[in-house]
Order: sequence, then structure tokens, then C-alpha cells
Amino acid sequence: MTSLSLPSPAKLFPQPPSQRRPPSPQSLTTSTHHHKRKPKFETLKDNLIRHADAGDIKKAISTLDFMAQNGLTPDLTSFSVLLKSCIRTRNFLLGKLIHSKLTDSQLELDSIVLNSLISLYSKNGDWFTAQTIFETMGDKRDLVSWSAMISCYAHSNMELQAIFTFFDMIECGEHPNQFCFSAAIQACSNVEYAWIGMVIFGFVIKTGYFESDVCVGCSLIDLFSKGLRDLNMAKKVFDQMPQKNSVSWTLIITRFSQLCDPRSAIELFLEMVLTGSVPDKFTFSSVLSASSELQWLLFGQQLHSLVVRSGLLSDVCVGCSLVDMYAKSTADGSMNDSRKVFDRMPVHNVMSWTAIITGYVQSGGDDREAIQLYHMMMEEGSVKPNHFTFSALLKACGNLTNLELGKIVYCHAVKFGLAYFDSVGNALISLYARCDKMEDARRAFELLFEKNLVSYNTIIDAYAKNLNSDDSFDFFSEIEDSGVRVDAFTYASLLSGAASVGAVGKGEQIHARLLKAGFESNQCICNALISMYSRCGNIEAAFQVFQEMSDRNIISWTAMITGFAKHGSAERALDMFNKMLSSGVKPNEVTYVAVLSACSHAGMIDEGWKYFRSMSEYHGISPRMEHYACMVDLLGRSGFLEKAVQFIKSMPFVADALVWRTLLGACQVHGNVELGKHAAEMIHEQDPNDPAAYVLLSNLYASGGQWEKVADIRKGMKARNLVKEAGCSWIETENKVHRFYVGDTEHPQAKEIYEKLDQLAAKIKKMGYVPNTNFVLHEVEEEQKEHYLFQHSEKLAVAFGLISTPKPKPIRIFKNLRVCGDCHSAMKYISLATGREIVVRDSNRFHHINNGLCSCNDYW
DNA sequence: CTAGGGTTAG
Repeated sequence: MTSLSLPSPAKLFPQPPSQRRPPSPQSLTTSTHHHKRKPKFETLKDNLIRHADAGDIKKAISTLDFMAQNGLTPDLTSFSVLLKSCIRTRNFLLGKLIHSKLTDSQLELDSIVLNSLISLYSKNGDWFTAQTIFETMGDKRDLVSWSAMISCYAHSNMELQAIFTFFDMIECGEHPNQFCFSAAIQACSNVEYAWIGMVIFGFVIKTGYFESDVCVGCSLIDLFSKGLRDLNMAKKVFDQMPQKNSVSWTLIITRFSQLCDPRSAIELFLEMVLTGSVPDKFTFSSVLSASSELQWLLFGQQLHSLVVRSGLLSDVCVGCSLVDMYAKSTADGSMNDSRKVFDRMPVHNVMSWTAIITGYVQSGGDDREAIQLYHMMMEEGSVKPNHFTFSALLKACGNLTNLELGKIVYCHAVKFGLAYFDSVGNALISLYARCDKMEDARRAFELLFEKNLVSYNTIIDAYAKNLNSDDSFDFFSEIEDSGVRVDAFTYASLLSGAASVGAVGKGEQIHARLLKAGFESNQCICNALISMYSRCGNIEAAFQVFQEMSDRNIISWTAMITGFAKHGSAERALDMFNKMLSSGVKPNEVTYVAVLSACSHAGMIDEGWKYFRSMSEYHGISPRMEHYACMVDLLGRSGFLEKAVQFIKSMPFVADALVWRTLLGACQVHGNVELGKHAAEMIHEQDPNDPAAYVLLSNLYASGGQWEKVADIRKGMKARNLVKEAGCSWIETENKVHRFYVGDTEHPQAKEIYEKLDQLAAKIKKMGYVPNTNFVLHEVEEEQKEHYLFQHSEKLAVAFGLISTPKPKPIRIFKNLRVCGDCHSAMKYISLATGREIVVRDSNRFHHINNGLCSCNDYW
């Protein structure tokens, strides 16, 4: 037993006087009952074990010290019980204290205590101390020591050491048991070492541990799912496991959910419930996340009620998953249910706070509420934000284009020491990009601690969205050179960059690259290709991509319908829509915007009304502002201005600037000054600084020749420091984008361009073209007006297209604003005179001009 | 004394 001559640990670890006093009678009832007698060793030991088992380690340690003070040196079993309790309750600090007391006791340590120490340090993340103990064990090493050490390495990102240790063990003549096997296989559950895992798998089969042990089965599921990315094999392992429990069920459900197959995850969950296994909090978190991935609200609600019935609602993680599920699944972006769950949670942690904040940022985008919640979180004070919290918050600031707020948020991230996470750095890049600060975005990119694919994708996307496709392509080459493998996201950004500038040549190049990289069947990319070709003016190429897709989703259909609508093919758009319905895909809000705008572009009033009604009647989608704006457009363009006003008044909510701007546009087309003025007033009521309203109104007055009013408006704009967006047209030739502004002489071939324009002017006048000088918005002489007309940016671009591209190719022009009426008419004549097809994308739609006719039927 | 499952993300 114990030798009484050893020094008392209490002398080596003096405690504050208050604690050095003998424990109170309450805590040591049996021993101090007859305080005059010497306390008995066995009694004290029993007390110690009782405290340790109850998890009250402090009391157990007091007892230990008390023993020592009374000359009764504790035995190994007492220490061992204490250590186990520390490990169980993850109280590493006291565990280390016991280790030092153990060292001071100079007892001869046995395998059990040493193994406990390895486990203690391993769980505390201190692999080095664990290793030191393991190495000094000598022949005291047993299977437990080996398993603990292998597992320690496997959990410390030292997979190779874990594997070596496993083979060392075999060389030492040990026969691995299920613990060793599952630890070693865990170390192999990654792409790099999966092949070693397969070798070990062979051992497992031979030794029969696969049949006998659920844990070994679980580690094999991970070997196949995480190591070999083969869910089918993982499922086979699972199916062949003779015993299943809630852990193995949850594991297989989670892997399906994580590896992009949430449907199967949910099917497995149902199978689990039907076969009588009881889902626990882990299972619910996992299956809820699969459900939110699919946005299956109804199923999510059923899970919610199951959670309630299972009494798991108070678990933080389950609550967090519910918050996330409601945020992602609620179709109209309402956060109400999500918030309700959040508010009723008894305890919050970083994840639940972050989940609700992220929910607000991503769902409908109540970014202010997200920031508000951050304030609440800080005030509440018990939870520290993490890098996920900050990337969500920075995104909120980007959505609000509030750079000042973003900077404050970023400072908080710096203070919390989280700024070096790449997710935070990347969010900062996005923030600057959203606020139109590309130089700062670029600097933030250069200063990143570590650039990963997401960083490249972020900056590429930023350049693409800021109409700077050249820079985004440069970055693309840079990534390719650096050997980083690009992903679908990269291609999608590049395609949307090409699409927004209308660089079809660049778009085709990317198409070729992604074919080579094997992304041709990727749904997201195909959708991006459809919209790229369509937005670049090549609707047939878009349609071809669409037809070749094997798996179309709502986005594919909507992209195609939008494409046909913008290109003025209302019939094909509506045909697509009906085909979509019969193929069983449910339309969403965006689809209806496309359908209604198809009707409006084609002047199909009755059809438009029919579809407008059907959206709520048959598909339960309540019309949003955009849909009302489409209907106002439809009525307004057809000249039913009064009806349009009635319609606006009948709306269930207050019309916003978009709706009024649409009406103002219609007023301009139909020359209704009074109503136009009213519309402009309504716009300025909501946004006194909206330059578009001033410009439209000024155009309206100008076309009626009311020059004083035009001048008044200009003065008003000047006083408010408002600048009208400059009209700009561009054209891509040989992969280069050429931009033109009104009266531009910057282009190297300017001389040729103006000569060409003079020629054209003469030619088309002979053919019957009459310049419509109403489109010149200054009060000048007629001749001068005509001169101005022929400096319009779209005409310059057409002239450049004619001299720089060969004949059968259509000339594709892009304009940031709506195409001018005179240019539209002139281009029709030009198409007739030159036999060239001219395709114009303006801010509203496409014009396919051929043989003197335009696809818009002069109705836009 | 040794082993297995979950949540927030650009």
C-alpha cells in the first residue's frame, strides 16, 4: 500500500489558509464524526471516490489533501479515480494539478494511470505531453496506450504519425483491437491516406471486428465517405453493419447531407424512424440542416414538432438548426418563425447568434436587423462573436452599401482577433466592392493573410460586377498560372462578368475552358451560360445550352423565359413558361417578373392580366412591387395611362419609386405632361435625390418643346448636386470592348467613324429617314440639333461596328440607358442600307434590327 | 484508462 514516509502533497502545493483548514464536518461526515480519533484511510478513500464519481473534483481533491495532511498518503487508485473524473468532466486544469501531485507523490505509476494521463493531455489538445508520457512508458504500454496515442495523433491533424504508430504497434507484436482499428481508420479518412485505410480495412475484415463493433463500422463509413468520396460504398458499409444505433444512423445521414445529397439524408432519417431507432439531438441537427438545404418548409415544420415532442427543444444546437431551417425555408424571406424559435431558446451560443444574424442577411435581407442583433449580442455579453459572425455582418454592411458601418464592424473583428480569418478578409473585399471602392477592394485582397480560391473568386466576382471584366479575366489567368484549381463559382462569376458587359467573345472563351475542365453538366454553370448568351444577345446559343441540359431547375427555366422576354419573343417566352408548368416545376416570383414583362414588351394586355391573376390564384405567390411595376408598364405602354394610375391606387401597399418611374416612362412615350409631373412628384416624395426622375421629366418637357421647364429642372439638379448618368454605348470586337460617349473623339479610329456616319446619314436620308430632333434635349437650331443627333453614342458604336466587323456577323451594341428614339429609327434604316443585322441591348431589353424592322415593333 | 455522430460560412 502506501508508504507513510513520502512528503505530503499539501506541503508542496500550499493552499490559501482558508482552504488549509480541515474540511467542515458536512463535507467529511464519516471521518470527522469522532474528530478525536485519527481518520481512517479507507473511509477517506471512499469519500474521495464518492466525490469524484459525482464530478465534484474540488471536494475530492480536498479529501486527497486531507489524507496527506493526516499522514495517510493516497494510493494509486485514488489518483486514478480522480483523473478519470477530470477526463469525464473535461476539467483539464484540475487534471494537470492532480498530475503534479502524482509526480510529487513519487508513487510508481501503473498503466492505468499513465493511460489516463495520455488521454487527459490528448483531450486537452496537448499531443506533445501525451507523446512524452507514451514514450517513457516502456513495457507498461498496452493496447489502451497504443489506442489512446493513435487517437491523439489522429485528432491533432497528425494523421501520418497516427498511421505510423499503428504500424509500430503491429511490429511490436501487438494484436490491434477495435479501439486501435477505429482510431487508425479515422486517421486515414481523408483523400490523401484513404489507400492506407483500405489496407487496414482488409485487416479489419480478417479479424472480424467489422461484424462485432459499431465504432469500427462508423470509422469505415467515414473512410469511404470522406476519404474516397464514395457515398455508395459508405452506404454499403452501413447496410452491412449488423448493429445500428443512433450514432451510426446520424453519421450516415450527416454524410449524405454534407456531400450534396440532402434528399437521401432525409430518406435515411425516415427509414431510421420507421425501423424504430430513436433520433436524438445530433440526429435532429443534422436532418434539419438537410431540410433547410432543400427548403422543405413543411418537412421542417414536422421535424420541429418532433423535436418538441422529443423534449429536445432546449438544446442549443437543435435550436440553432431550427433557426437556420426557418430562415432558409420560408419562401417569402420572412424571418418571423426563425426569430420566434431564436427568442424562445433558453440559452444562446455563438452559433445561434450567428445563425439568426446570417438568416437576416441572407433571407430577405433585413441587414439593419442583423446589425441590431449584433448590438444585442454584445450587450448581453456572454457570447463572443466568431469569424462566421463577422463575415455575415460585413456582408450586411455591403448590402446596405454602408462603408462607414462596415469599417466599424471590421474594427470589431480586428479587436476580437478575427480579422486574419480568410472568410473575414474575403467579406471585407466584397464590402469594398459593393461600395464601389475597387482600389480598396484590391488592396484588401493584396493584404490577405492567405489567398485561397474563395479570395480569388471574391475579387473576380467584384471586378465582374463592377463591369470590369478585363481585370476579372486577368485574375482568372493569374489563378490558372498559380495552379489553384478553379471551381464552378469562378466560372459562374466570369460568365456573369462577360454577360454584364456583353462580351460574347470572352463568354465563348470561358465556355470552351469550362468544357475542357469538365464542368459542362454543372447546373449552376449551365444556368450562367444561358444567361450569358442571352444577355450577350445570342438567344439561340442560350436556347441550345438549355436544351442540352439534363437536369433543369427553376433558375434554368426562368433564365430562358427572361431571355426570350428581353429579346421580344413573347410567344416563345410564354411557350417556355407553359412547358415548365407541364414538366412539374413550380414558378417563383422571378419567373413571374419574366412572364409579365414578356407580355408587356409584346403589348399583350389580356394575357398579362391572365398571368398576373394566376400567380396568386394557382401558385400562391402574392405579387410584389416588381410585378405591379410590370403591370403598370403593360398598361402604360399601351396608352392606358389613367387605368395605370387607377391600378397603382388599388395596390395593397404604397407604390415605390420603381412603379412611378415606370409610369413616368410611359408618360414620356405618350407625351402626357400632367401625369408625368405627378409621377415625378411621387418619386421625389420617396427619394428627393433620384436623378432618373429629373431626367425623365426633363425629357418629357423637352419633347413638348417646353425649354424653360427643362432649364428649371437642370438648375434644380445642379442645386442638389445630382448628375445624370452619362449615356454610354459599347461593342466588343476581337475580344476587346470599345466604349463610346456622346460626341466622343477619344477612339483611335474616331476620324473613320465620323466619316462613316456622314456617309450613312446621307444615304439613309435619301431612303426616307427624317431626323427626329425632339430627341435633342437642348434648345438649339434645327441644323445644330441634327448634328448633335449624329454624335449619339449608339450611332458611334454602330459606325465602328460597320467598319470593324465582316458582313454576315450581326453588330451587337450595348447601351447603359434606354436607346434613343432617333437612333432606333436610324438603325432600322442603316440595317436596310447595309444589309447588316444590328442587335442592341439597352437597359430594358433587346432590339433585333434587320431589314428595316425591329423585333420590338417600335414598342418599348 | 482507449473509439463513433450535430449546428453557424464566403
